[in-house]
Amino acid sequence: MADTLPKGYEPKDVEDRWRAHWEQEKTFTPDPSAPGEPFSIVIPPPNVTGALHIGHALNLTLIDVLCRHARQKGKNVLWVPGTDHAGISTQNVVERALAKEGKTRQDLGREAFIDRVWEWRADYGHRILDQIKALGCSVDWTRLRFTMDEGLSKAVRKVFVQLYDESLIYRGDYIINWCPRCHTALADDEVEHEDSRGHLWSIRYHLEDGSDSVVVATTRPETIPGDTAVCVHPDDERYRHLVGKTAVVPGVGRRVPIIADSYVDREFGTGALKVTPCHDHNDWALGRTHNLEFVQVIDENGVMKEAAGPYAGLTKQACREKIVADIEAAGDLVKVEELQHAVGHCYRCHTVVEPHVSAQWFVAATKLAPAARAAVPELTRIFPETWLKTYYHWLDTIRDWCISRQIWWGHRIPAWTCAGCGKLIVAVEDPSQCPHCGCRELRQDEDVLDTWFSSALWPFSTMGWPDDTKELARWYPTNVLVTGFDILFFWVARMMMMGLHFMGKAPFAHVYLHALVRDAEGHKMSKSKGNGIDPREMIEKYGCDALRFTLTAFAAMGRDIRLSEERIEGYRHFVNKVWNASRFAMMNLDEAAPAPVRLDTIEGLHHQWILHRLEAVKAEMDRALEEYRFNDAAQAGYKFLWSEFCDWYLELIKPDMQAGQERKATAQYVLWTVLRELLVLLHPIIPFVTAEIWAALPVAAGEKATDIALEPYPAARPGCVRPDEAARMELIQGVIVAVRTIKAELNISPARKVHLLLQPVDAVQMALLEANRHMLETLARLETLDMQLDLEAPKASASAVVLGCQVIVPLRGTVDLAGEMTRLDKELAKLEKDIIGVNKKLQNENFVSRAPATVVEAERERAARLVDSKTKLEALRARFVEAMAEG
RNA sequence: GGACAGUUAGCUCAGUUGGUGGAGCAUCGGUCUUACACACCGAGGGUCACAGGUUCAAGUCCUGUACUGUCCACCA
Repeated sequence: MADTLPKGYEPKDVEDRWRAHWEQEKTFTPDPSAPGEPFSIVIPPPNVTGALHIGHALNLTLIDVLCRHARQKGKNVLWVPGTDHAGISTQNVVERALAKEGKTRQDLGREAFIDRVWEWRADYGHRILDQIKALGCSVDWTRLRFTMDEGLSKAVRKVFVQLYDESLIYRGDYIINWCPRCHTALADDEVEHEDSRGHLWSIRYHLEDGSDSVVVATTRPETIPGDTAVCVHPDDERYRHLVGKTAVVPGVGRRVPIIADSYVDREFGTGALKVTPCHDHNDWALGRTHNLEFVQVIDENGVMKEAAGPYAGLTKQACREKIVADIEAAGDLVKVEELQHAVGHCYRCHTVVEPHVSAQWFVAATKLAPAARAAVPELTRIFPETWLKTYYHWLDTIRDWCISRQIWWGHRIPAWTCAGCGKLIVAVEDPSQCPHCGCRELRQDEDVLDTWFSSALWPFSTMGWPDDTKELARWYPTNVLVTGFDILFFWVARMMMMGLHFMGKAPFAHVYLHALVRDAEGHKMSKSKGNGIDPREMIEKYGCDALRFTLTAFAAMGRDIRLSEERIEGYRHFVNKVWNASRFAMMNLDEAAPAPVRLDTIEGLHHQWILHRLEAVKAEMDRALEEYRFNDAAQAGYKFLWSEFCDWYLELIKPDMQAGQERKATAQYVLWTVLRELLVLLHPIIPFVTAEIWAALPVAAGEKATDIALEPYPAARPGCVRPDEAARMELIQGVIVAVRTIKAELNISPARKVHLLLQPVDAVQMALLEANRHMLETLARLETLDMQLDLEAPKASASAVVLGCQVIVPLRGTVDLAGEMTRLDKELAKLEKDIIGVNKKLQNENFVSRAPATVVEAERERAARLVDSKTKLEALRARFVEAMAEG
């Protein structure tokens, strides 16, 4: 007996050992000059503040499956790990910590605050990395990256300066989304729109000369002091006469023009619109086209500015109340309605964002987008393809990307203003003096870059760009990017733009967008809802492999995953099953590996069958993974191991093992071979349990024990593909199941051995059954087995027909005769129904003449089989009825 | 308003090119059969959302409807 394994699989200890082993041995650190087709993936860098959540677990598991599989296929695999500095999030976390000490970042000052963030990162930044390790990810830890690393920061500066020089980065006044709490600008897609209930106020604006008036509708009366026009649709008969006249803004008395623009929706509200260019995105655009005055009345803290006249100093909320009251008092409040409308919120802190005009830096995304669009699908394919249109649409309607943020933690913008000449200097290295006037007094821009700016460079910055590295030469572009569709725009599209612009190549050949993990009710998991499943807890409870298998098995393309703890618990059973099947194998193997047996000419139907099935599963899992059908790969492995290898094959070789000698030796070799290959197939999904078993299995003479992580994908064995032999197993299995069913339904104890009579259809079938009688005897638990082509069966028998073979179990003593009668009738009714169905088809002239000949032939055969079964069963039933009459 | 997905057994989901509707869990009955009770054996359970159409044949292809969900854009 070879090494024994503990009775149940205990993941904790096993996982810890293998994690340490792989890290110490640098198993997943590739050599750029090693042979093999390159294969690379960059990790979607988790926030350094983050804790591993179930979405990461899914993402990392799928990537790991791909990487381990690629390694098995002989590829030179690089998986780069790393974290993202997550500007706003991290700053918020550290500010909260400071608040507990009663301090603000302003108290510390910029430099001390940033030092403080680095300290925080040193203390807590490894947490998320440890959690990645817990998942068993085969990343190269020697190439760990962080977006604020020196190298990556250099890449950021280089990109910024080059884009600036190419006029693809510019600075300008623009209306942006301002988070009054985070005190920073947000990019368009960092704003989340949510429906909320508000009001729509209809307010009368009088003409300057008092001759007429116009009623406008607004949801934000506090912006009235910033109005610089009233706008109507040019074709609107109601207002045509007013266009070109001058209206008076209530409260502040400003004289503003009434303009016409087809942007206005005549159906909405009153069909007349007040225009506040500084506090609304659309009004901003109107202001530009119509050369309106730009008056800012709300400051960055949400307080009314000087320009708001009588309302200056009020908060915007207080201003709203006061201005509405004033207008009402003046008799100009025409109507107040309830209105459901979307309001923008900060995606980090959920504060309502305020459109705000300020000087910001922008990337001319409109100029970079066309290349990113054109690259798909020629250079980069997106899986599943349903995201194609979304990707195109986003790029087609893209606006320039606001990249400056008014926070401290991040890549500071490499731009300086000269105190002497006032010119702007943009440079990779910090300048010591102004290149224009020589002045030494330079002031660096206070802002930092949007976190996604550095993330956009990730595929090449992590490989050492802008230096000319071996990594870049070998592994750029990457093979596939695996990520959630929720960051298709934030991240994927921007990496496409930057990769194409700076590397001249799309950063990945494939993009696989996986699903979102939801709870059992289909809701998005979130901390605030408290419905999240904590992967760390699941690993602790059920083992990492169980979690990984669950996620893989549910990762069907383009579909969200509804996860619950029960499912993970369920798949733990599978991991345990792998373990126990291996224990069984080990109990039946010797210390040394079994002596090789030629497999393509092997005797024994069960061996031929399992080897044939193994070939099929090898091909199937490989193809499924190549096509990102993770669930199919997992399902194929699951089914083969459990329903075929364990339920049938292991049971069938038990007698072989007892028989000893050559029969045993053959069974040992096939068992050893199939199990080893199966472990390799499953390893990408469940690395720990397979590694542990692999290490305990005997090794072929002259070979050294190896790490399963380095084992190649099992080669195809074409000689073992034997569909005919495999099909013959169906007869054996069918007869066994028939006997088991008879026992179960007639309440005969499964342990009770019965006599079995078989009447095969012909000599060939009889020979097959005869040759495999030991399988029938063992698995059907038979006392005796007799078979004859012409059989006189006892009248009191339970019976069934399997592939034409009559299966007869003589009933003795106190058996449930009525039960057998019910059983037969039910079976006959089913046959009858099927026969009617087939005959209907065959009697259809159109079917016979138009369907392919093979299909028609198959139907005829099926009909014949059904009729044959029915005839035989009816005869058996007739005898049974006689027996009952006699009995 | 635009785009995309989903609707199949009590639950969660598979269903590849149209050709006899599957799995896991759950349920019911029976078993300690020398790896596994985290197991084994067996059983029940479905007008494939609805309505049309194409076809000899539709869960599968086409059109429409209903419901659910997601994303984008927002009309002040």
